[in-house]
Amino acid sequence: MPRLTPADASLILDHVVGDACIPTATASALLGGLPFPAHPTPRLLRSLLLRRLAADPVSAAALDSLELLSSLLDSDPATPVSAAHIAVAAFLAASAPDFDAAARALFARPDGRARRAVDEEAGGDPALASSEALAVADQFEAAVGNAFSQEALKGLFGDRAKAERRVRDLLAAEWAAIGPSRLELAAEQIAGDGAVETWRAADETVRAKYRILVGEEKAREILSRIEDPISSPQVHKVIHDLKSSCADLHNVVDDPLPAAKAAADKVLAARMDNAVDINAEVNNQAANCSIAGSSAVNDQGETLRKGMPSSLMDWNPTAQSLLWEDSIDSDGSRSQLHRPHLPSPRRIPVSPLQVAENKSMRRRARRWSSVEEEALKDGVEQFGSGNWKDILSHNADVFIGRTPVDLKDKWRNMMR
DNA sequence: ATTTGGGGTAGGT
DNA sequence: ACCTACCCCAAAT
Repeated sequence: MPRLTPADASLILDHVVGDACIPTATASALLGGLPFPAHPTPRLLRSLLLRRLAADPVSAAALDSLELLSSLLDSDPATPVSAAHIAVAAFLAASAPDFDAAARALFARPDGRARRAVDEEAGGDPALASSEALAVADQFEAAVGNAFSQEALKGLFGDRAKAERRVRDLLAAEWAAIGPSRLELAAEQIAGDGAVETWRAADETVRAKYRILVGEEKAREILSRIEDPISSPQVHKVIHDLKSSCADLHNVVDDPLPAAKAAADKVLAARMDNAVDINAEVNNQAANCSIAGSSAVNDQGETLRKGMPSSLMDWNPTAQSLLWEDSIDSDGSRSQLHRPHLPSPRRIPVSPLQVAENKSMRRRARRWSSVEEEALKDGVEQFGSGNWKDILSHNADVFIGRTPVDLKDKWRNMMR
């Protein structure tokens, strides 16, 4: 058995650690057992930060994680990240024994940590910064040395659970948006939508490997979709014959098009003031034809694809499709200058000042993974049904984005 | 403050 | 139509 190469290890870590369903304990064991990649994928880094954050959501270390996270997402507006950052920072300041020192370190201009996070989110343009985040930062800055304001802020932001909720919201959104792993993308290329092109480009030895990966039945199905007209002499001959007979037809039959063009010319000249470029119209027709032709081919591909069993490794397909589109959008170099604030599913308001609006926002429903279900069963055995908060906090890294009430509801579902 | 049970809604199949 | 995840509420603990 050949040894696992570092590249293989990187693929495995990218796939497994980046899967929200894998408990952090398992991910850690894997990280301990495999060489850490010299150039980890962004997905791996992102998932590691999310796991670190889940284990310790409200602390100075969490601020580190949030800052790293927002630097990972530089092409994307990092609003939810900085909102979580503000929420955590506000709690840390409000609960610090020395309010003045903490508030100064976090919110004072220009170098307070949270202050910088707000500024960076706005890309240096204060007009773009979220007004809620700015307001929080300003309030804390102004409260330095002001005992009355401090009491008010302690009341507003001293709730650790609230800050943690913001972080958990962010975690849920980030996990949902994390997108497919390298392995999933490769599987897609070999067995999914890209299969025909991939197999067409592969030689026989490579195809033999693919055949092992996708199985015999699937391989036959893909190969049947590859038609290869160039290499087959018979097909070549048929194409040649078609062309020549087409030319023959043209010689025999009167082409109606010139006459039609002439008639159309007359009508147009009579009716319209501005000249119409008939040639352009003809070209358009030709273009339409070719588009119609190719779309017909696509439709065929589509139906074939729909008939396929949904293939390898597709957890939570709905969340991915929605949010992944968004991240493709931001990866692609479409000028954000032209549409700086495209509403995106990731811009979920997480600011502590938006609780009221947040309430009207329904979380995206995520199916419970079998790992979560197991953890819930174990939790009920260990803590007893009803102690949802304990069960939740005992496996915070499994129940990502779940609330005690979610656990209660799920248990109710499972007991039906 | 947290849990509980009931009942409702949204979204997917 | 049905199921599941999520939401909301009032009452109990």
